[in-house]
Amino acid sequence: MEHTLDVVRRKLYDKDYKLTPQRKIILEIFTKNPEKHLSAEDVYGIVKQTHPEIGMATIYRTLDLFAELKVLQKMDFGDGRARYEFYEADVHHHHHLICKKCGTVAEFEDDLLETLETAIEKKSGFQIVDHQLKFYGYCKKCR
Amino acid sequence: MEHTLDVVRRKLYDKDYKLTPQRKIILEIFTKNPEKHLSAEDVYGIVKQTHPEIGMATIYRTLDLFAELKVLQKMDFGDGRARYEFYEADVHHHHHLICKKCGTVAEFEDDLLETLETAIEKKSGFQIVDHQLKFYGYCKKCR
DNA sequence: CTAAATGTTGACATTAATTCTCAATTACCA
DNA sequence: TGGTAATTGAGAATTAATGTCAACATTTAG
Repeated sequence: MEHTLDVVRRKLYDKDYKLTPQRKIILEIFTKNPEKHLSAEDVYGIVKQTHPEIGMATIYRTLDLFAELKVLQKMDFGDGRARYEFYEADVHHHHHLICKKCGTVAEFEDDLLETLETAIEKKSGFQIVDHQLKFYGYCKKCR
Repeated sequence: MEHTLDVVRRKLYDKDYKLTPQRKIILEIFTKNPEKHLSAEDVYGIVKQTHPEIGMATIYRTLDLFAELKVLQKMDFGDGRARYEFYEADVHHHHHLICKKCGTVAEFEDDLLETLETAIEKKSGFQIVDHQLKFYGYCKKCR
């Protein structure tokens, strides 16, 4: 397990952030929903069920923070809201298939881009630290 | 020249849309700024200089319309606003290099993804109609 | 040529996601 | 345990984008 509390706690303390109950709760939501791409609103909805006192702003701040610490990966599927999933080395080897009809997001494993990245760096002098590849189309059910 | 007025006029009339002065003006802005990735706000700013009577809503509607007609390609660089460039077959063979420091967007030609697309379609049953590949990092000047 | 039909516009209100503000509270360290 | 800086919740503010609607323009039918 890479994303235990302890790992996150260390990442936080390294930068003088604190591990608050709210942060714990939000982190837990991601461990319990590993396959989903949750938006701030999604997280808020889940949090509210057990902790109605936690505010929207805290959700946003925490997600931002986790993205900064590379605990979560912030993503944009073009539906007008940011979505988050655990940040893993893995993130760099899977791409997203976004259905234009029903909106579901599937994943596809691949590491072809690594070679493309080095080619680009050599050719253009641009130093790549991250990438995002999205395919739009129609899933099995909708085509 | 693929993007002359005549081509756009035809695309418009095919779907019972009209070529209005406002649409002409907005189109012209793109022919005069071919290298840029303009946002609605950008376009509005440029339009205002010569035609202050044109409203924001018209800009948005026109950009949407042009995107629908595949005159322009709507893009999202994650900076919170949509950006537009001419739609060309080319769009599918170039990717964007987005500098995390200065924000400039460079382009990189490539058609590696075509093969990847067919592989994905075969494997997953997902029918791909479009893709977007973005690389984040640091440009020559900022690295 | 004229009138109805239909597309388009500008001004303004509205929405939706996100960020800001600030006083009150809390987690951590000495 | 107490001090201090980080954090929180509530609500206001911001920002991109969309919706509304009456006035306007252009095409089409007669």
